[in-house]
Amino acid sequence: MSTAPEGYDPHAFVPFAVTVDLAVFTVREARLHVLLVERGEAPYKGRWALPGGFVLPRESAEEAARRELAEETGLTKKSVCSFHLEQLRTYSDPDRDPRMRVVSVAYAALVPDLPEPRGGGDAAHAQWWDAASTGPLAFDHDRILADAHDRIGARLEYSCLATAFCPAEFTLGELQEVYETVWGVELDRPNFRRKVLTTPGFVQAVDGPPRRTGGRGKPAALYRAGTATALHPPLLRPEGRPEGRTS
Amino acid sequence: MSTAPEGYDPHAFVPFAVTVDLAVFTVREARLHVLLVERGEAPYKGRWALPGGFVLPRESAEEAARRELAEETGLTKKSVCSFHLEQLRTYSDPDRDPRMRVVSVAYAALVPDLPEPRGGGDAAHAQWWDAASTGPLAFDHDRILADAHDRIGARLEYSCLATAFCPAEFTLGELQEVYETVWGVELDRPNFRRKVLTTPGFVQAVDGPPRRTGGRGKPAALYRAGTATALHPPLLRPEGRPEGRTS
DNA sequence: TTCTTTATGGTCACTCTGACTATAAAGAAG
DNA sequence: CTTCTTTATAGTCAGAGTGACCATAAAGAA
Repeated sequence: MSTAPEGYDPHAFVPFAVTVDLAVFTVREARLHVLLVERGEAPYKGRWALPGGFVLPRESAEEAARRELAEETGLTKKSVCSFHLEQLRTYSDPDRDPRMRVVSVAYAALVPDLPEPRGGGDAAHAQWWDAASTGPLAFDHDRILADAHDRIGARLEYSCLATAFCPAEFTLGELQEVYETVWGVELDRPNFRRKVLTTPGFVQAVDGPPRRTGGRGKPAALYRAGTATALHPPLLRPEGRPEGRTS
Repeated sequence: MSTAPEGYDPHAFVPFAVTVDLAVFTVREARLHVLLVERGEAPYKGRWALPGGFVLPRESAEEAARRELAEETGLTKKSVCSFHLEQLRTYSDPDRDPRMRVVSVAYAALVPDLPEPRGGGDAAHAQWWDAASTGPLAFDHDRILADAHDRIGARLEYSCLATAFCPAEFTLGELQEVYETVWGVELDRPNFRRKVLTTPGFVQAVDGPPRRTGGRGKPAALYRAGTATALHPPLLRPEGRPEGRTS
């Protein structure tokens, strides 16, 4: 803002509605899933859309996003605080909402595999979708979703937040599955292991010799998320290109 | 936005003002400079601030940013089109502007060394400042400026856009100076050279054997910006940490 | 000339990575 | 109770990339 037009008459500007849109991701059954809600009214009635809503008069966009996240997932605000929430970018095309001028701040949230959303309020029809096969969404949400997917893919390269998709204790195999799912590639298991374990603070072994059962083969050691947030040097995706699309 | 509160009464929401703020960077005399404007009115009268202004009813935030950029630099819109403009993030603290609710979309612009700004309109008091020694700025612009600096520092690692700070033709020494200035470190000249030249599409040699004079030593070959946008593998900063601050 | 400065070319050891092999420990199949 | 299959884990090895150097070239300055 800053250099406002002289005078600063509150009527000198056209009022905008400001909203937040959330791309809530989780990894479930080796597929990237995103939380969508079905629209019950025009425009785009019956279409699926990213959850979101208006920013209230006395809250910031991030507060609004976390409030919406709690509402849509049906979890308490406290438990939602631990989820990774990241501002993506703001979408402001004048015609992105046919009703009026709406500027939307998009966020990406990374959550572990949760029970089916028991939405209160708006989220009556909230549901997890395979992020790769969402039909055409309402508004410009296809674009937002694609941008969000790109962003978290890039974030996995340089940060440790793949653990945000995992439960409190996880195996390295589960962590690797996060990478493979988000990137859509297969990684070499010993190499992935070496990279994670030699990065200080990425994960920390759970003290005792507890091991996870359930699957077929040898039980795996359990780890917790470490304290590091950045990954140096990065864990680059195979195959040349940096992102899917260069925005 | 999507799931609007039922009914969608245009009065159901509090109107927000939406603005853009620009952190316009250039490298001048081996220092990172940022374009600031002096505020002529309350609040923060007499303080320096990032240039910016309201998003108009029929333009997107990016269009508003590029319009402001042209106004503040005094250049034509056409020439401003070649500048790298990148959305940073949106600042939405309810109290960031004491007058009213203002949500601001921040952009970073990277421009080559320009003549002193001949601002038209708002930019009557526009001036380049050493980005490291700006006094306290108006509003939350200190934070925005710091975020912007962090971001472009990180961008130099993974992208080729350091050339955005250079004129059309430049020497590798000048390109290296961009990195050293933004990062605040010294780089080894032969190693930097090797990295740039072995990255396909980063720079392309100017055909003939033209060389730049002016300085002391051996004349340097001239290059143009290449077509590549991403840098693979990245050119990581020396000294552990990825960014100055982990936002 | 000689010195200083900058550009450029090259070496070498070290790190990191990708590809790969081998072993261990579980359940499943016979 | 073997044997097979599956997954976890340990280790090897060559090549790419990088940081730290040293050497030479070409200009102006002394």
